[in-house]
Amino acid sequence: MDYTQSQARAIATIDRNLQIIACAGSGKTQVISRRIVKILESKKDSGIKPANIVAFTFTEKAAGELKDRIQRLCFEHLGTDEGLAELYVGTIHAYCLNLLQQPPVYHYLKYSVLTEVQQRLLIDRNSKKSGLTETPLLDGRTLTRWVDSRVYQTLLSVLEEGGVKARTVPTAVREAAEKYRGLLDEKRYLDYSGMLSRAVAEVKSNRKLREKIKNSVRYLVVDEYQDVNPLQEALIREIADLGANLCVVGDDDQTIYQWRGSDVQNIITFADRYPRVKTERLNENFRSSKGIVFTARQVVEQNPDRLSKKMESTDAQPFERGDILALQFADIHKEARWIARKIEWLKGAKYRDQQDKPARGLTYSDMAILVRAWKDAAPIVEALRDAEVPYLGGGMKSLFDTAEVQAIREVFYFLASHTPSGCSATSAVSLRKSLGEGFPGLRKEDISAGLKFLQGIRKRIPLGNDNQLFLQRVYLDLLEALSVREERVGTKGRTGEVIFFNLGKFSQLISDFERIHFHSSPDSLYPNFAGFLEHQAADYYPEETEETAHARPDAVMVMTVHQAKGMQWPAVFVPCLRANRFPSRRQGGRTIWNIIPEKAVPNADRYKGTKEDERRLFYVALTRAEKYLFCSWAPIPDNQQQRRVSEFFTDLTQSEFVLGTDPSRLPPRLKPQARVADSPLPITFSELRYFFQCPYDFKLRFLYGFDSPVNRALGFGKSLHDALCEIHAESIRGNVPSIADVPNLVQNHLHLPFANEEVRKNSVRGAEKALRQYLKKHGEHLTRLEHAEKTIELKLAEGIVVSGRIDLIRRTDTNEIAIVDFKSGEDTQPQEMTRLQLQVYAAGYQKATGKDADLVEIHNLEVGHIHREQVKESVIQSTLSRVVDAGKQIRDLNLPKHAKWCDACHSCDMVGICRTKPVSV
DNA sequence: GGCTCACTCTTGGTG
DNA sequence: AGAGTGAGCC
Repeated sequence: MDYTQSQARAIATIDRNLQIIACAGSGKTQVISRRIVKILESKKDSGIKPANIVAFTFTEKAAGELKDRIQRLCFEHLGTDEGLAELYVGTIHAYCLNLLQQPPVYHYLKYSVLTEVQQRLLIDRNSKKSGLTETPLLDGRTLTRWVDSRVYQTLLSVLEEGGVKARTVPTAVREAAEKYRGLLDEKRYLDYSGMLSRAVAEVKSNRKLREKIKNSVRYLVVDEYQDVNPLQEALIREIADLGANLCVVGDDDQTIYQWRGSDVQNIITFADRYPRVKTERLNENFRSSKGIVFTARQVVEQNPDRLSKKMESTDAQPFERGDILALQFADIHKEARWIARKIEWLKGAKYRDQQDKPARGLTYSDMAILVRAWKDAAPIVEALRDAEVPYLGGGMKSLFDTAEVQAIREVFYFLASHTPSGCSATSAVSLRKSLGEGFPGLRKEDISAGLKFLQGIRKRIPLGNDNQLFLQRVYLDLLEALSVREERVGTKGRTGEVIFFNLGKFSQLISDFERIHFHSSPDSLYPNFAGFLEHQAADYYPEETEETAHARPDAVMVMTVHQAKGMQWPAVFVPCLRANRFPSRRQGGRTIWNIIPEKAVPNADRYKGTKEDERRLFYVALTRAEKYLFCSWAPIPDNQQQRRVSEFFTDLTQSEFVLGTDPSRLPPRLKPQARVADSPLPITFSELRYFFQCPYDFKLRFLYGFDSPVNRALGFGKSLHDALCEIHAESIRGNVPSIADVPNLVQNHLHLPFANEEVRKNSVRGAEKALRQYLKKHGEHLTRLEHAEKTIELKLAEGIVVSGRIDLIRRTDTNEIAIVDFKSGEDTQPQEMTRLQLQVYAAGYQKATGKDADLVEIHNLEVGHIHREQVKESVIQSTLSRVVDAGKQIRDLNLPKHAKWCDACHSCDMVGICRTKPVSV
């Protein structure tokens, strides 16, 4: 591969701090990947290993791509990728969580991550303890439960991540936020801000952790640096101050997440804030035609306060007149229909991905429609559907608009005897009707069986606690009673697959609610849940953006400009360029500025969204296009705000490359053929485990989102595991724990969020016994440990990447290497599965260290039993080919049910929505 | 040119 | 909720 001079200089700069200003399409991923491999190459003799390099990306997806690129280059230049699993490539959040949940920090092992939905549920459930209703507005009123919880969430994250000076915030607001943080600690939760802020606090104050980072992190690379917020910058600063060489990569013109706290000042002032900074500008665009480059540049150059630079074209695509259009239509439907027609026109158009490569015909997946707001997608999606153009995304259907979810919602109204305002009470009769509409295909008898089941449950609710009354239990049992099966329900327009997808989403919703409200008794839990369903849920779970996580069908992408960050297509549509839409108008309502003064937040403007911010966003949209760029607009006459043209549209017409009417000359045709994009498929071992037990169970859980009912003892196995992690890690550091330490270990690690007093007591006893027994039997082994919690990553054929973590690697008395996995009574996993897992780990160990393992061991902690066997190369090979086959099946969504009732069905939580129990069992 | 009043209402990653 | 916008009026 040839590099430009500035690319080559950036790659070669490894002994100074480096700032790379990378224009759109300038090949920055290639450059930072190559630079990382260069570091490994040239610093090998001074002992630099992959584990000494850390790279932060903005998303997990970007991390996957970067990792893949680094690995390819590693093979190319070093001939091996040994140890590469220890080169951290990932988000700042995941890195922080790792810091908090790995030795020498043990405190956060028992914490779990709170999503935004769960955070909001927690705040509302504990409206006083979370500080919500004690937060004063600047005008003297206070925030209200339910109504203001979202603003409160925003406030909390701005206070934590926005670089806010504490003394400029009203005292009562500060105290409220502290109460919230106290609540999180009490419940052992980390929210997304907490992950970062706790990690920064630990790095600042924990001597052992500082030592660890100082010794391990020698090079830090930060991608998308323009979107880093003040708290993230604080972490970067700490790591750099501990001696890491720093390389930041970004483009100030592509800052689009300022409303979430990104501070573009970080990149603008980087060279002034860090010592010995070399700045390299990557100006050449290797993605787009000169028409696109020139047009986009002309747009963004209207912004003041940019870093000086000039994006230049390399004529990556030929420009032909008519490639770039700016069109006006009479109404939105004409606009949408034109787009659908143009897509068919583009299909099969002759195209070269690179000018020295053979041509192919464009297909649907080469095109994207980028909108400013989801609302705009609806009429376009409608036109695509009418024209039978396959599309992905833009799924505008709200979960609660579907008949199946409405029926389930009524079920819970019925159970709680809840009458939603403006409706009549839910009766058995009306329920029968809704269930019939929600689940077409069910017989009358099925629905009667379901109703009978529900009436039984309704009678038990006032009687109090009962494991059969857990919401998720009742939900799954109801579906079983109704004999709901994917292949039994649905009509032509609404397939069983779609219905199950929505039911799976609802299962997740139940999980979210139930985990936060777990300790309510049924007679308050059910009414609360009904109230939540009536008032909040639709708002908390807005619309379904179909995530077909594993599949890659040939379809046009419909998405927002924000989501399109980092992607590119041969053809891009940017419709709906109306005034007040793009640039978008600021929203009113109660905001954080009613709670804290603007001067409390540095660069407070960034949260508000300015015209410059919108222009950057527009620039991002334009630069996604390689060759074809079709911008358009149409007035919406009955919307006073949106009947005029966007000024951005007018700006476009200034470019000489833009035509105002569609010449519609037909380009030469070729057979449509998808671009060979071999994106890696990452799978974790725990996902794989579900797949091997039953592919359909995997589908229900990971494709549809069904969740198991909670178990009171949940967390016991994890707690034991955490305690062992400390025992092993400390042993490696030379502090082998003794039996006298057991009560403390249990005290520190045992966390059972759903236990009652009885379960808790038994668990303490069980955990102490297991640990004592372990230390007694294996205490002398603890001086011969190699690694605890070693991450492995196996790149297999077909781009399948399996990752997992080895509990323990130890050296035996006979000086063999043993890979150890610990099980507790909670694990119902068959031994066969564990052996499979260990063979994968043995292969991973070999990959990571270049050394072979001799033995694999399974320790059952509660029983004290050990299963040991020798590692055999032939067995590993056949295991790995089974894993590759599994990966292929997952990629093709080939996830069938077992042919008949079998061992896996016995222990399966989902069997009730899969098949009927045979009478003989 | 300035004032009033009716109308409208975004973006989403992170384990 | 309440801020920003734009039509209509003087």
